[in-house]
Amino acid sequence: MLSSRLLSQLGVESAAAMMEIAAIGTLPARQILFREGEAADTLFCVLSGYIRVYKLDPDGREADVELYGPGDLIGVSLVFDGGRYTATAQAAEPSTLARFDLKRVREIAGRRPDLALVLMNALSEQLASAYSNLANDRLHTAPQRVARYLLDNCAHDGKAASFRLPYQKSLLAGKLGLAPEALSRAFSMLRGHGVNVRGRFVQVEDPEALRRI
Amino acid sequence: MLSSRLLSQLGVESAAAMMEIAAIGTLPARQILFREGEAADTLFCVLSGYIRVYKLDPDGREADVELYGPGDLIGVSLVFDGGRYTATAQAAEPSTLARFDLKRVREIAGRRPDLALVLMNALSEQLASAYSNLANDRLHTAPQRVARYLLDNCAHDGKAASFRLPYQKSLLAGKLGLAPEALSRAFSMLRGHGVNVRGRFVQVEDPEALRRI
DNA sequence: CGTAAACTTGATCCAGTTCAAAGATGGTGG
DNA sequence: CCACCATCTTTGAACTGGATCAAGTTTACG
Repeated sequence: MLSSRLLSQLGVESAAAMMEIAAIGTLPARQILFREGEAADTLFCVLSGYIRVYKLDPDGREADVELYGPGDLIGVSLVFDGGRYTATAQAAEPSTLARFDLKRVREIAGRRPDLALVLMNALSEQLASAYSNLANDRLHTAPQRVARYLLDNCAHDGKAASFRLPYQKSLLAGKLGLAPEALSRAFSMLRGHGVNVRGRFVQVEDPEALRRI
Repeated sequence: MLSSRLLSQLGVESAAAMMEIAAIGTLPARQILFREGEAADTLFCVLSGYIRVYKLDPDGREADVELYGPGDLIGVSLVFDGGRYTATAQAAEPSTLARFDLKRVREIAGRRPDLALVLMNALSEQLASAYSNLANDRLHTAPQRVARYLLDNCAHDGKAASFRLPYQKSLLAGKLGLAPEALSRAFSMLRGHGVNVRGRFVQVEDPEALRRI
């Protein structure tokens, strides 16, 4: 089963209990999962694709707050803190995900500490990620943020590396808190530091040099 | 006892267990509690004063990530996600706080769901707060962020209100992701919209007008 | 009261947004 | 398999919000 990150950390019984209440479904690109302010009744687990979670300002501009990919849980903070969704979620591309009724999850987690633990871990990671995004925004320039993203995503010994971006550049821009144009310019400035980009394919010639930017 | 927010939500037994392992202490202003990267062994609860949690960039600039006040728990995400502190914490003014050994907290939380629940709630709130800060930074100008802060802190019917800032302006600036100069300029621009500031004392003449900024 | 720290104000500078338009990509049906 | 079209991306130019640096000014507190 695909929601491995969730289920693999659970004992068989808890995993079974969760499987029992899971509803698997697919979403076309741009489909909205929920909107900020709506009553929260579902916990999601991304199986494939990417879900963008963002906030709106009064005149409709959007700011991405987190980008969830395969294995990620969306809405964990609502399991116990109930109430309403605090942001809007939208499929960034065709995606599949598992839905769990929040009330039932609450009930199972109350009985089974291993589930509560998995949820706490997910929440902790999300908090750490939010904090680094915040600090990143405030401390680093666009090329620095992009460099850091590239380093995190070839996470290596220091040898040259290459990989495919897992999603569109405009999505990456949003995740990094940039307008697409700014991301584009950042890439072209990094070209002078051993970064080659063709479509979604990225080559990093010298990770050490990137780290020094 | 002062750590009310923590203890009041616990059953007597859990509260007693936590009291038993608590160590109360005071900190002078500017004292460091822990640094990013250090092994995490303590959970903190602020009893009085304010603790600034921030990240550093390579050349020493700081970005505040959260400001914790009376009743707040610091380090909850480490209870289960163990490991190391992911940011640095410093007393922003003379403060008192309770320290709890993380291993022991882990052990108690494993036994007592009510403690686990309190921790999850704290974590959820912190995540929601981090997300709004992130979106706020990305969507709003300095005067807008300040206006929002003022509204949140007189949270009222729409009548004129006044209150005392709970800490120095430079701290507030950091919390809002601004340089102190930018906060100062924001205040003086808000003067034209019914906001009067003298020292730490703030008057908001027309909350409705602020909301429209 | 006097001194150190906090705050304000002014001037300059720069990163990143916005708007506009050209250029690349990739998925689709013929 | 190729051509086509919508969508995404890049590039350019102008603008702007906020950072930074440098003085002054006020505040708090011993």
